[in-house]
Amino acid sequence: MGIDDFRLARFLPYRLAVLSERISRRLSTIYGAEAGLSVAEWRVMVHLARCHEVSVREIHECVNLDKSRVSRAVTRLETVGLVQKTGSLTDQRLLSISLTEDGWSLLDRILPPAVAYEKRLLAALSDADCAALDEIMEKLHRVMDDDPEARPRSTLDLPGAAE
Amino acid sequence: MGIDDFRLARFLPYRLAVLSERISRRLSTIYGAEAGLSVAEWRVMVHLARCHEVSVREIHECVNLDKSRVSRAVTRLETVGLVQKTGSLTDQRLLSISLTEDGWSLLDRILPPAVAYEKRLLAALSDADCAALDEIMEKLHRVMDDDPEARPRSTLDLPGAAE
DNA sequence: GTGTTATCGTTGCAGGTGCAACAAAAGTCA
DNA sequence: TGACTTTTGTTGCACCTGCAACGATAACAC
Repeated sequence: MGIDDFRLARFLPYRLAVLSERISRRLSTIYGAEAGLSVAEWRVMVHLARCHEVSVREIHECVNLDKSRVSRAVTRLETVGLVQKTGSLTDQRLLSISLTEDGWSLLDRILPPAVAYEKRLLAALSDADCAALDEIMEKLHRVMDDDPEARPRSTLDLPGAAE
Repeated sequence: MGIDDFRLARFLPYRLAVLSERISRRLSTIYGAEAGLSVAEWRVMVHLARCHEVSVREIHECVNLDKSRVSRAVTRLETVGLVQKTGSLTDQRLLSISLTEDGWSLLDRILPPAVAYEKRLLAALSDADCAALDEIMEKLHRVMDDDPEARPRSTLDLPGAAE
């Protein structure tokens, strides 16, 4: 293939990036409109909804965010009053981060429309499509799992992760 | 569904973002190692390989980059000598951007391994998988095409685009 | 022609981001 | 105990990014 026969629009990494970014951007108009949440802040909040008391490191490992990104997101969420930081009693290094009342109430408002939008996306797919997509994404991940130069996958993104 | 039953790891937008970012990041070690190209610069370069003389706006429309991002990428590529800017003769507003000799020769080196990595990804998928993925991505895009709040799709990312 | 509008590329700005360096705390091992 | 290593969260820095505003040019309406 000649150099100038390469077509970006057919290049899988590009196509995934474009689709993903388009969806993320649309979604952020939902959870961003209400409270100006960034992607990082959104991920931290929904993770806290599930794992009520966690440290920065745990969030970092679970939601695919750099630890400094988590740290700054938590700091900002705290100043806005959506999250509270408490020092752990047993280990002075750890923080115990959790949602405040305001945090829960905000999630009450923004999570349903976000889930509804995902439903809207999924409604365009058949059951077979969904199964195929799961399988395909897992196959692509496994290529990178076997690639020492690729960044490892987060714990919770592995297919069998229960929690 | 209760608020705290929500699982980020199963949320389609999140999963797409994680996969896409993982792949992009790995890929950027290929074209970034040789010349320190950013994603934007990479997209500009490969677009120029195909459409030899184009304006900032054309690039912006074709490769899903904000025009200011294109402008800055082109500026940097020019200072590094990979790209040349010429004012159009017919329309003084337009720029005519093209690869230099160095630009072509860099692409000669980085495009093959990038394509090889895509092949490596695709090798994990069956023909049926590939067809399914095409169809699924197109279906998801169409949901957003029908959504006035979503950002419109780039011309060249439409399925039938010839060039 | 003239005044208005649209297009093109750049830039200022505020904010996000990754990476490495860092201090504090905990763990380890002799 | 005391020296060393590891872990945890924060921060400094350089860079990237999106958005809006801008000046310059072209197109348009009349």
